[in-house]
Amino acid sequence: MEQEKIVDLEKVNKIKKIMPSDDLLFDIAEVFKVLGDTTRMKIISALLESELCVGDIAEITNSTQSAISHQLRVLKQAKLVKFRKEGKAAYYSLDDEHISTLYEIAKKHIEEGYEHR
Amino acid sequence: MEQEKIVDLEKVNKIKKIMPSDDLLFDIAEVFKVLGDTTRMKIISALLESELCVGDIAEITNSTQSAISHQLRVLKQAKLVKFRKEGKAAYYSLDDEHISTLYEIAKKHIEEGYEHR
DNA sequence: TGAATATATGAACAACCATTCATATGATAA
DNA sequence: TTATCATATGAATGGTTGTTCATATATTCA
Repeated sequence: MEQEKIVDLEKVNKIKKIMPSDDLLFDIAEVFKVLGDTTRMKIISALLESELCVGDIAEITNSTQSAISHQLRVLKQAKLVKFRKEGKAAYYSLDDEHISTLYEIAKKHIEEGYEHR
Repeated sequence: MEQEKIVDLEKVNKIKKIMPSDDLLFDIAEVFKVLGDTTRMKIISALLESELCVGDIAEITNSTQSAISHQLRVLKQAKLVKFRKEGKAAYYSLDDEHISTLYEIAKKHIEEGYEHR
């Protein structure tokens, strides 16, 4: 009647010890969540080319000024972009080099995925 | 009355031409979206250590079998994990080396962010 | 075959989120 | 100061999504 169970308790406990804290994993997921939106990805893609002001980004991404402003706030809070004010304008740019690396690797993952068909 | 506008049309059009297609940007965002959930990030983090079956992952992540199964389907569709069946069990593992690289870079971004305070 | 185990899946519900609209803030030029 | 331009922000809304619960499928063992 009793069947042998598959769960490997030793393996499970070993991995539980190795695993990063829930807090760290939450923060990592948070970064990806912020990158995981088409509008924000368009913004990042544009900022890869040049520093830009809000109006320019709205033009490039075919979005409204308001939508872009809201999304820039999200990107700013996640420390993915920084900005400087100059008169009326606010110029945004990528915060560090990690962002472009993440973008490139994800792009590569997609492109290789298509090859494998 | 008319004020000089800030939008730099030449710059905007140049970037519009350089930018990847909406489809590619959507797919890139999609990868990040899938990585942008704590439960899925825990699964990835566990699979970085070893191939695991569904029950093990549920144990390690303190989630139900059902929740994990649903999330594994999402990860599978995004080609982030692959699996093999062996009797009753289904053993999951990471699909390619890009995933661990993305994970490491995001982790580094977080950790450096904390240093800067 | 029937009981136990492992995984998958569909429906439903609550929580979250991106956009829109209206409006506020702030800077510049006349 | 008044009109215009640039950006930010709060509230409301429609759509998305992760989890739960119940159940289905499939495999193994007695």
